[in-house]
Amino acid sequence: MFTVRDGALQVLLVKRPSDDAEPCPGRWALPGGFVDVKRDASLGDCALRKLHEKTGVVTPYLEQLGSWGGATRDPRGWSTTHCFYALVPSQAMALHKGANAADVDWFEVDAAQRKRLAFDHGELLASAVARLRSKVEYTSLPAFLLEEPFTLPALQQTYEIVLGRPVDKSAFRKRMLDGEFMEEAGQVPGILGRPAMGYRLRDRARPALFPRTFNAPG
Amino acid sequence: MFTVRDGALQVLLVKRPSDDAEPCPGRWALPGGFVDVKRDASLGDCALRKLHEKTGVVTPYLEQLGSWGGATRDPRGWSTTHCFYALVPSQAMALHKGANAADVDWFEVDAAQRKRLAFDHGELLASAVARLRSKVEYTSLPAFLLEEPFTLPALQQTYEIVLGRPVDKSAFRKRMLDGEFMEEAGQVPGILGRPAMGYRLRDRARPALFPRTFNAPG
DNA sequence: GGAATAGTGTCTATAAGACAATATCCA
DNA sequence: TGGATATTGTCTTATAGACACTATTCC
Repeated sequence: MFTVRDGALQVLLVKRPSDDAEPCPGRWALPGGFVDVKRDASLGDCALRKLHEKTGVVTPYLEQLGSWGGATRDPRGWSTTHCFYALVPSQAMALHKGANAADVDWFEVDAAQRKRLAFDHGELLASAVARLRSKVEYTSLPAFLLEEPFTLPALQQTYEIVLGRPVDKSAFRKRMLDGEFMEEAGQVPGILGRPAMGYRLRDRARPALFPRTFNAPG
Repeated sequence: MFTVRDGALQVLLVKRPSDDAEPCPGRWALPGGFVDVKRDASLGDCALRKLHEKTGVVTPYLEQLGSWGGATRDPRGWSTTHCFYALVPSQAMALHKGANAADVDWFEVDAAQRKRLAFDHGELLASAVARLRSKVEYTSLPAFLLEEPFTLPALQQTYEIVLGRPVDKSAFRKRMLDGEFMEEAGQVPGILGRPAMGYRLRDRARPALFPRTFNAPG
């Protein structure tokens, strides 16, 4: 689960129980768990349920990343995992923090990648970050990291944070507005300066695809 | 497993045993099977092993498509499947056909999608075709459908078959050569007319990514 | 009016598409 | 030489990037 907070891309980690009977005690891990064949109609449902249990957030943007299987990834034996990633606005999370705040926390992705995570979660996280950064180049994914209505300057800033480089304002606006995946949602007064137009996504389920990547001049 | 034969994109299907004790008897299905925790170090290894058992082909291009899970996809109960797709040159297959030819065959993807496949394989196939067609717009994937060395006209024809539309020759060549993902491999005499330069992929493991899709003028 | 931010316009470089022209093989 | 195909070149056009300019708010 990713968000953008304090000008950085952050990922949610949970601490494994320190019980020595459990694998990887005390390590930070990606939130997850086992399928409940009684309650989960699909793998995506299971992921949504797990996220809801850990964070209280419902129906964020969710995308399947891939699956990993092997004999060595869990000390208990051959196992498979189905990895999803979710994008949430940071405001949504602020409401729900509290219950078990001690063992759930946000980390900047660079810092998280330097930790030794439980199981093969370091590899899963690296893969998720790579997928996200790659898709940001040609999709509207960062819009899922913002509360609606959002402004174009806020969206641009989100792109710049995830991409790690500045983006030209004029070209950015043309690209976003030409895509026609947002609709106007009234003016949003800023804290300073001219108020900006607010926008909302037409389709909250899947991102728009652009015909080119950013910064491919011509 | 996809290939291009007779001017069409084709998919390999296997016939389920007609034994009524088995699920979906007599139906056509995507090749697959169960993980062997003794022999398969990973999910990809398992997929390669299964393909080799069914077709004799080794190490084609393989990419994970996604995973599906649920209570209803297999009559035997809650199950998950890990779906991969492979691209192979049709010549490679011709060598290996024979053993159990009756229950393994190629079908044009459009015809295959009109069949009622076993389990949820219709959905898996549709998803794989969509992924492939989408990635062909901005990657060098079709090169994995050709035997090396291949010529640019042959590659262009492969693109056109998968995309289902013609592509401009000049723009196509510029795009392929600028990508620098191929290297020259000597002249290949054609059956008629001027011989063409042969090329081979620099990296047989992953496709090159283009900064734009086809036919996005400008 | 001035500071700050939002939004627009103009120019240019680049690359894709269209299509004509040339090159090289074989019979 | 002629037919067939491969390869290159030229022209046009669309658009992204650079960057300057205008607009709107609050003090």
